[in-house]
Amino acid sequence: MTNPSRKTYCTDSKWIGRAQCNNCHIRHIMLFSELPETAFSTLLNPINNFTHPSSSVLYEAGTNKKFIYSIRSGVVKLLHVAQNGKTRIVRLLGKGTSIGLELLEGANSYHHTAVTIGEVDLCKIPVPTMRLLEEKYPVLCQQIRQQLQKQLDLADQWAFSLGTGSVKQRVAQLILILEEFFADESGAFTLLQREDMSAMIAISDQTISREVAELKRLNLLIKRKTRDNLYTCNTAELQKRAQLTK
Amino acid sequence: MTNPSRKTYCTDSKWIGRAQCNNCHIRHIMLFSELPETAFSTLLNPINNFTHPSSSVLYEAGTNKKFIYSIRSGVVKLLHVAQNGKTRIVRLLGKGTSIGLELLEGANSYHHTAVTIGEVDLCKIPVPTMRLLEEKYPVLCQQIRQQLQKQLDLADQWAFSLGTGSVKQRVAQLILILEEFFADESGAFTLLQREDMSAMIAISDQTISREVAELKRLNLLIKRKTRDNLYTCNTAELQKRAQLTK
DNA sequence: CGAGGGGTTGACGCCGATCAAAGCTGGTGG
DNA sequence: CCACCAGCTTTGATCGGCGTCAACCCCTCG
Repeated sequence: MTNPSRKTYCTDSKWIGRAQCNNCHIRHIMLFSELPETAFSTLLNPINNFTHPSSSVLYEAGTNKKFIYSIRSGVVKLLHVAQNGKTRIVRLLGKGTSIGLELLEGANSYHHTAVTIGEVDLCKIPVPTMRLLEEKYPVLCQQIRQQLQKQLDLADQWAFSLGTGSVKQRVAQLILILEEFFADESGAFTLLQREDMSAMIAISDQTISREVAELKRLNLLIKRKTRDNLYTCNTAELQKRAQLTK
Repeated sequence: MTNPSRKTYCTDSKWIGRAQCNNCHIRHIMLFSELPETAFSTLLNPINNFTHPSSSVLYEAGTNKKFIYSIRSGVVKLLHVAQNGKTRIVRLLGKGTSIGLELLEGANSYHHTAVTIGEVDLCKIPVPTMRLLEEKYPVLCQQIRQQLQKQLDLADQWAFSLGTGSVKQRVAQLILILEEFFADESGAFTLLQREDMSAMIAISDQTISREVAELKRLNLLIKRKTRDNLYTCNTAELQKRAQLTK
């Protein structure tokens, strides 16, 4: 039985302001990319823009708030929480993805718990606003569809790559995924907490620790000279390691 | 290395006829449920209706056919096939679900391999036809969205319930899922081949065999008197078994 | 009757979970 | 400025679950 209240989640978000969707400089990758600039002038319910510090809970599974979130920067983890307290990270989502979309499909509560990893900048869109926009601009439906298709693809990929094979293979896959999500321009990224990593591939955190140590020893994970916890990895070798038959 | 050509898939489908969507007696649960009856009178590319025997390959991952399929009855398994030949069953899909939707989202090939389990009755819809209908009837987009959301929910549920915990738990979950998908009016269903079951939860087929034997011994899986391979299960007890902390 | 494919069962060995203890780091208060 | 503490990480030792190999059974089909 894992202790459910081990972490204290910090939830104080900072209000940046009312979102200016028509001037949003990253709109081309966002949910509203196909909407005309005039679409946002007459909204009754405002779309607001927030930054959240690390480990903020955006929403919890089963609760009944009425907001969709669109991620402008940072990474959010989606958690499945079972009755017995065990939790698993279902997927990671980054810039340009929308979460909470299940509310649009008749679900009356969120399907997962969403928690930030690192600072996250996002827009909070009331469901009624979505419905209004949808009605006026049918093209929005296509955007939502794309979001869902992408998440479905991601879910399938994870289920396979993190759910199959030995610990060696799965941890290799995990590192590759982290690189993809978190690498900066120079290709460096920080590892997640062991607990988060083990929640992604369903193995114990001690085993993760051992395997990560092994990867360092093999020089497949290389610590940066500078003292922050930045790593680079040998992508090609990790891919091989992830796909050994044995 | 599993032998890739161990099974000979039978692919001879039987053409039932040109689909009569406006008269389809199960249209209310199908992709086209919200379209007017007149929608289908002017289609250039026909929608055809087929039945496929068990183990027919509808399409293979990476190939480039241009059809969406809508399942009228029966069950289809979606396979992920890795480079090293290992395959896993990503999900099962039944009556009323549409597959191959990724083609609508700019994908130029299927993401999975689709194979029938038992006889399957389905409609084969050309992608251009979908595009035409979509253009005329924006409500169709909502239907597609619902399909995707449902499949996403399913994917998440499977990833969790079949990817977490001991063999005891996972096999229990598996049986519950099989019951859900295959049970007839009386609640009886046939087990899949051991190989398919192991492809769903990534354990060896011998272990599956042992665990199934154990469940029979415990009377959680009960063989029907009649000689076909029909089983019923003790749903409540299986659910308990699936969620033990240990 | 023999061959072949699936299913079952047994024996064995290793991988990874678990328990336990000790190192590390950052934050807090004296 | 240092002592202390809490949470995270690492590492060791042990044990059991599950993969693997192998033999055998059963059923179907030629």
